[in-house]
Formats: sequence, C-alpha cells, structure tokens
Amino acid sequence: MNNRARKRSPPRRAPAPDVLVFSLLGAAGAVEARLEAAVSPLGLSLAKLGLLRLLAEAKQPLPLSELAQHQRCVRSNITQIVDRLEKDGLVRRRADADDRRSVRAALTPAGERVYARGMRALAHAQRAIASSLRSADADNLQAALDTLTR
Amino acid sequence: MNNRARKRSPPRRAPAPDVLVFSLLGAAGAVEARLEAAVSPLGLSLAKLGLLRLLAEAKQPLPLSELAQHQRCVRSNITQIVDRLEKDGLVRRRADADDRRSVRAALTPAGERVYARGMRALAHAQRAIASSLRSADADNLQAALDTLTR
DNA sequence: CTTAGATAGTTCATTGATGCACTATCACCG
DNA sequence: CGGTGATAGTGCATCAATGAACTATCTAAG
Repeated sequence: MNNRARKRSPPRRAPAPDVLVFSLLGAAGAVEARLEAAVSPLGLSLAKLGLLRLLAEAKQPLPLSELAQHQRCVRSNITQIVDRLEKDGLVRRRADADDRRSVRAALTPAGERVYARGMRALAHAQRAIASSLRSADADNLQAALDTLTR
Repeated sequence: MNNRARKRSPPRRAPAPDVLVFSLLGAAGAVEARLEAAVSPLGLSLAKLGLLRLLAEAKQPLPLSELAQHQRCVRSNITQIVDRLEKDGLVRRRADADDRRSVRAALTPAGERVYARGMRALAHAQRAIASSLRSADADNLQAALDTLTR
C-alpha cells in the first residue's frame, strides 16, 4: 500500500518538533489541572498552597519579596495572593521591626492546618499521576525534562 | 563515603513522584515562555495565534463555539480573545445567515499576514527547543507524555 | 548630614482562563 | 401553532500572572 518508507517498519516515527512540544504543553496542562482539582476542595490552589508551603517550611514569617523570589514570580503577584490568603484567614501580615519597608507573611493556626491537609491531598494526587508512568519512562522523562529547563 | 546503596552505582536514582511531576510543570512553563516570547514581537500570544491558526486552516469563517471546542476552553474566553483580535484588526465578526444565534470569526487580510509570520516564528522556536533534546530522549518523552494526557 | 540610588510593597491596567447568569434563537414535540 | 429545552454569544466576577508607576524606606557616598 504505502511504500514510500524505504526502511521497513521503523520502530519509532520521526519526532516532529511541533507534536513533541505541544504534547509537552498538553500533558503539563492535564497534570496541573489534576493537581489543582485535588486541592480545590480545600479552598486552595497551587499558587496559594505554594506560599503556605514556603511559610510552613521556614517555620517563621517571611518577607513578601522572599516569597516572590522562591516562586519565581513578580512581587505584585505575591501581594494579591497574600491578600486572598489573608481574607481566607490562613495568613497574617506582620510588620518587620528591623526594616520598616518590609512586610512579613505569617501562618495562622488555620493556615497550618489547611497547609497540612493540602499537602496530603497534593501528595496523593502526585502519586496517582506518577504511577500512571512505567518506571522506565519516568527515568527518561526526568532526564529529558531536565535538559529543557536548563 | 556513602554506602547506603546496596546496588553499586545505580544508573538512575529513584524517581520521586513530586520531583518528577514538578519538573514536568517547570519544563512546560519554560517551554511555553519561550514560545510566547517568540511570537510576542508580532503583537501575538499563543492564545491569539491559536485562533488565527484555526481560521486559516479552515479557510473560512468559523462560529465562536467551534473555536472554543477546538481550543478546549470556555466560550466566554473566546469572546474575549476575539474582542482583542478584532481590536487588532486581525479578525472580523460576521453574522451567520443560517443561524442567527451564531457569530462567525473571519480572518482579515492583515490577519492572514500576521498568521503566516507568527507560524514561522513559532516553528523556528519549536525547532530550537526540540533540538535541545537528543532524539533518543525525544522518543521516550513523547511516549511518556502520551500516557499522561490520556 | 544630605543626597542619590537601591529595595519593599502596593496599585493599576492588561492578558488569559474559569464559571455562572442572562438573552436570543433554534428545534422538536405535542 | 405553542411551549420547552438545548445551543450561541455575551457580561460579570474571580483567580493567576505580568509589567509599569508610585511611595516609603533603607544604604552608601560625599
């Protein structure tokens, strides 16, 4: 029927760049949606949980700039997310005694509880996603992704 | 020094689920940013170029609902992007004679020109990204990503 | 000390995406 | 023909992220 291919039954088709790049984007979008869905019943988002995580791991209030640096995003974004977290009662803004320009975000008790529950939900979803990959794939996937982020 | 590992020099470390999942998200974010940067000098975004592409490939005006289905997004999102594309002069809204509920988006001549330039810029960036992967990686990456989207 | 420049946070406008509510229209059933 | 339910598009509120402009404060140089 189709004998344009000179090599018989190539085990893998040529990896067209557009297909590859867009399936990366598609897969990431799907994964992100699943993680987001896992934490949303708790009133959380990945963005919010990310900030709670930083505060919980630091075990102390952190300046908003520091949050922005760790999240690799712009300061004004942190302003907004902290606004919402504060409205949710999960975080409080505290003045910094040493530097009056600085504002530190502090976890409230409610924030710590929600953080713990959020991380459990997230870890559960992560395992579910990772388990859909064969471990052989996982290794190669990891290596390939690293070269892309570099 | 460290002899906790019983198998000597394991070629790949255990793929922790959180690391894997977040490097997928990170890599996709980096790739998306590069593509976005490639088309932004033309006043485009991936979202806008995606709609131009659908209209150009269809070679005829399409109802906004159809655009939403192909982009797998909500109709109100299309409303907004078409608003901006119309403001940019790249697209025009046209009434549908057969169904008075429907509005079709039509490419303007300027839209066709910008689309062609945008796709060239995008293809260039895609090749640059894909070429940073060894072709062996690319095959496995593709296979692994497919299982995630499924 | 004073000033010039860097840093911290906020505000606002814009882009992109979601979900809900609403209007207009269509299609079908009786 | 008349009503009922589905479909098309829009408007509005919300979330996330960016970038530019602005205020307050700090720091360092002179």
